Amino acid sequence: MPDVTITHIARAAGVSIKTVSRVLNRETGVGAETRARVEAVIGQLGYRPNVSARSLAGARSYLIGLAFQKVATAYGLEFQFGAMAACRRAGYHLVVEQVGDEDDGAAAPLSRLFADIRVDGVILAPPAADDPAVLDDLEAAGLPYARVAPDGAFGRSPYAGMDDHRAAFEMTRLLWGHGHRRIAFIGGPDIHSSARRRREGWAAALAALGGEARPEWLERGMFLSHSGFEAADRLLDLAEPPTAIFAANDEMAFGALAAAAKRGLSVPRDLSVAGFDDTYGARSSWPPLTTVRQPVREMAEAAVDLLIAGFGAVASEDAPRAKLLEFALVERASVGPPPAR
Amino acid sequence: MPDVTITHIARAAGVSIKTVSRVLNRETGVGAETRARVEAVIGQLGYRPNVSARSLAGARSYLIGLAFQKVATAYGLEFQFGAMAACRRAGYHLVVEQVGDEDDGAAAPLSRLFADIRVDGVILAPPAADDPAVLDDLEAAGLPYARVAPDGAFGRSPYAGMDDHRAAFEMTRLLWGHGHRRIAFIGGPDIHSSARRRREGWAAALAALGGEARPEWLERGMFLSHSGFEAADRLLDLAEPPTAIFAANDEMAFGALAAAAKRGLSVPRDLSVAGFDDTYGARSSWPPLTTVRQPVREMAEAAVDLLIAGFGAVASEDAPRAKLLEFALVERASVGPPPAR
DNA sequence: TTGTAAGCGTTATCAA
DNA sequence: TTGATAACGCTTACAA
Repeated sequence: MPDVTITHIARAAGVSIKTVSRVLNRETGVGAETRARVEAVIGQLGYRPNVSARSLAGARSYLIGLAFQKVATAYGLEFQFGAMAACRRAGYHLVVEQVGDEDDGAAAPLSRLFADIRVDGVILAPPAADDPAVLDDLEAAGLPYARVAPDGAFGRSPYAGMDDHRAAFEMTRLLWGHGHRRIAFIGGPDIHSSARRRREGWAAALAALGGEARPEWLERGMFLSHSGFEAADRLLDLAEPPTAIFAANDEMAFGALAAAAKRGLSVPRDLSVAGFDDTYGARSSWPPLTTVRQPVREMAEAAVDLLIAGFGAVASEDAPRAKLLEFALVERASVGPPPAR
Repeated sequence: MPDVTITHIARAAGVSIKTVSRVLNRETGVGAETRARVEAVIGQLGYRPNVSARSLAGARSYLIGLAFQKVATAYGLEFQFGAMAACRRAGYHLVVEQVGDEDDGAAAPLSRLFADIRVDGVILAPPAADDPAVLDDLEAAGLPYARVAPDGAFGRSPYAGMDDHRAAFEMTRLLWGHGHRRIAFIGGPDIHSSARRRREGWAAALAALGGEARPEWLERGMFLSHSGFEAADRLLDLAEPPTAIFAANDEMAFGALAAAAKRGLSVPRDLSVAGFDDTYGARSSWPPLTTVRQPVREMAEAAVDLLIAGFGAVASEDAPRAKLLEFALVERASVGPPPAR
């Protein structure tokens, strides 16, 4: 058990270490029988190649970097689980670093953060995925990267995403279909491009359906529930308040739910509320939240897959560059018809 | 910029690579002047030692493993941020793996998951921190580990924790101080030892204060909000329902809040609700949640610090073994006096 | 199809 | 207090 090396395998299989290496790396030019024999011995001895040695000798470290902003939401972990699964499948490991926290030394460029462990590539989540400075830094360092839900510059890297615009469009249409004509939107911070696209989807749907998107029905939140609470509060203070509130993420929708509860409003009887993300809490809020299921985990998996696929490709066009995952409208109890009046 | 190595530093400083290595590793026996010169060159050239080479040649990989169950809560990320910060300070990197998900290859023993990257040690969060099989495996593999909030076996490893029992005791006393005499508790899963200690703290406080802990006032949830919802529902159906509900974590408290809202009960006028953890949502639920602030991030940091400190120690008693962090009672609006009757 | 030999950038051993 | 030089376990030429 203690440290089986490539030499042991070679000896046990009666071949040279180079042949073992070839088998390990799925290189061509190994006899089928030899390959089988080597693989058997590997399995038997439970051999796992030493990543440090591989990384030192070769061009790959089998390490992928994931950088986080210092915001602890369930979304972030969900994202990470997807990335971990994809890494494991491909024999990679995931190294995480925190980025963008000035008072913690984490403000260093990503390329430096990951320099001493020589990761093979980096996965970027929003909002870092849309930060040109981050992309420039990575490219200058020659570090491949893949992005999740980027805003633009789609040609710059492989990416996985979903159609936020269409999802928000569909959710707005669902609200409209229930009979709502005063549909407010609580947007997110501008740096989150997906937040922007969701807002545009809402506006586009209203335009398409012949509804109004009055300026006072558009609020901007911070993707945290208290900002949803405050935004909903302002909305409900309006002379002509909305009958439905569509928040750009679930957390803000929870805030809206709380704002309604504070006023003694019953959801969905007096007010309908819809979210976006389908986080864990969406099942168990009261009432359970109608929302858009975002395939966070799958997007992260796809991004890692694309990144790794790109390693093999000769810096050209033969690797797939993008993958769009399907969202789903999840109808629970927080949306109903508007109050009769 | 591209790949400054120890050789470059040695040449530039006019010393041998071994001397540079000594400076790097803070070994003794280097002239003060020589050391200063080498350090200057290192700073100037922005040199960072190659982790793979270090790991291959030496006994350390400067990698620390963190294993996660597949439950995406904000708690997990908060934990990770603490671990990342401590790692960075000490020049380590954090490698994350998922553990315990059968259908994903993640059921392999931890020592195997981390075998090929040869992490120097592992950080364990509950409930893995209390799983004897996990500890046995790590010890058999000779992998040092530190735990956060372990249940027992305190001598087996360094650990960081808090006094869950006392925290629950204090919260119960706070409820009692508001005048509540029927205080229910929604516990967590038994495998979470902290959940058990919180329940015991509740029971102990009631005993100390001369109150009752009726069996029907003790519910068991799953640390997820829907189980808090259901438990509260049962509690409120009782012939003699509690006037205060204390949940073993915030998520379940949110569920209790929702259950109250469903029945048209106003919190805290008709019912008081307290949580445990002080997660993000606690600030922004309606009403904002009175809860126990658990120093999750600090505990993770302390665990990493203890783990790393242990590396130097000669497998003996000279390294600190435990650190207890302070909790705080956070009073917000979800607790008030019981309804007059 | 297979093998030999030379690194990769560190740390460890031993000598100066 | 310093410095040659040999590992560490693998991959990458280059041969056979």
